[in-house]
Amino acid sequence: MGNPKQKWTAEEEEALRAGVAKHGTGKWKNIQKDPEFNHFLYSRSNIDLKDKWRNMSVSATGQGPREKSRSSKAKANPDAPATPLPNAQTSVATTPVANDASADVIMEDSKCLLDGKTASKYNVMIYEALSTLKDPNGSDTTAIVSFIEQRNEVPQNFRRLLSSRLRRLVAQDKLDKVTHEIFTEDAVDQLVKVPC
Amino acid sequence: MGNPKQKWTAEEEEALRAGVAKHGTGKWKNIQKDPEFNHFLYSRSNIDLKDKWRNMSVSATGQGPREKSRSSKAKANPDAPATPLPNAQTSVATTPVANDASADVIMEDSKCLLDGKTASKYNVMIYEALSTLKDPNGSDTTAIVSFIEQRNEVPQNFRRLLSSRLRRLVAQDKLDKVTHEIFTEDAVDQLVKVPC
DNA sequence: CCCTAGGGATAGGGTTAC
DNA sequence: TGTAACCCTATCCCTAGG
Repeated sequence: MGNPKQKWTAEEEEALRAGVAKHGTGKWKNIQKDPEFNHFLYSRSNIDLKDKWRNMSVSATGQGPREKSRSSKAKANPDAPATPLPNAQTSVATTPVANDASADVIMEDSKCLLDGKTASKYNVMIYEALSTLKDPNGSDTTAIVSFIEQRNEVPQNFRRLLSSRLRRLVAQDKLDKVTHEIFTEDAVDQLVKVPC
Repeated sequence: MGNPKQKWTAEEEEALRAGVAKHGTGKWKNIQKDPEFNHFLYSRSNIDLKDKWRNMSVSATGQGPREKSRSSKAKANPDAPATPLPNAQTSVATTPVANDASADVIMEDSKCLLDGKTASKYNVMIYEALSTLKDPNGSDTTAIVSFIEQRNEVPQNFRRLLSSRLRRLVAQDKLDKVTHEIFTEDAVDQLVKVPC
């Protein structure tokens, strides 16, 4: 316990959900080793996965709205993990209140249109799209949008958001931009590290 | 609430200090159960002990001007407990262990438990351990701790610190994590470069 | 030896009482 | 307002059993 206590990131949680959806609960080591998820979970042990899943299940099934009278500190968004059991995996609209702008968009600075959690989810979707499409010449924005829209609930202006996100990832060398509007995986394993 | 709020007595505080000196910080349950101190602490839970120690530490460090004693002198505190902060005048039955350099393992921020210099020292120790042990299947945390403790003065609870450090190095691809708690050298030459 | 399930302990953020 | 005391729970640890 001399550990700084490594908090789980949204990407890790998402990977865990996807891993459970694929392998089932109790297959912690398999999930951890699966190359599809190891990119996100390499710093977690199988036991960590088990513990986290237990925790997620508890908070998901447990109490409803946790009203706190203290309101000076507007927390980000206390939405539940939304997937106690093999439910949806990478879904944007996990909570019915997700489109409430005040909850989703935290601070509106010039660099960040999305909050970290949402941005991470989009990163995961992009990663899944590129690694599934495996287009040898790279995938263009339209193809990526189509792929993601077929598998996830996304907001109306998703193409704009995605486009922005892609640009940012390219700028951070997390993606390769083959040419205008064409992208390929590069250091996709680092995708999830992008904060915003 | 439903609680009268039990103020801590001087005896209890003293017992807590002695308990920490004997068992080390983080061993709250052990301290609480220890017959040597349970006489004073029977009405406190391990969590109470932890919370009280935190309060004592806060008020102890909060005094005086901001001091950052970055004097890491890898030598000092012989064997057992290296009591961090809470200073008192009367020590029950403890060796006059200095409350010095080992204190720089105090939390800096949420991400880093050690300052860069100390972290680097630990990296070197880890490197020495792995390259000496040369375990073909990797060395586990316990083996690494044992090796290092035989050759270096380390703070109490070193296992926790080491565990954290190993995890960080793995996350940074500076070490290979063969499996849970088993590590091998990888890019060990870069080990010492890891800042924190 | 590795794995998983479960109990239990700790760390740290929050909250309440004073 | 500040802070000691207490609560909540995510994370981590330990052990038994397969």
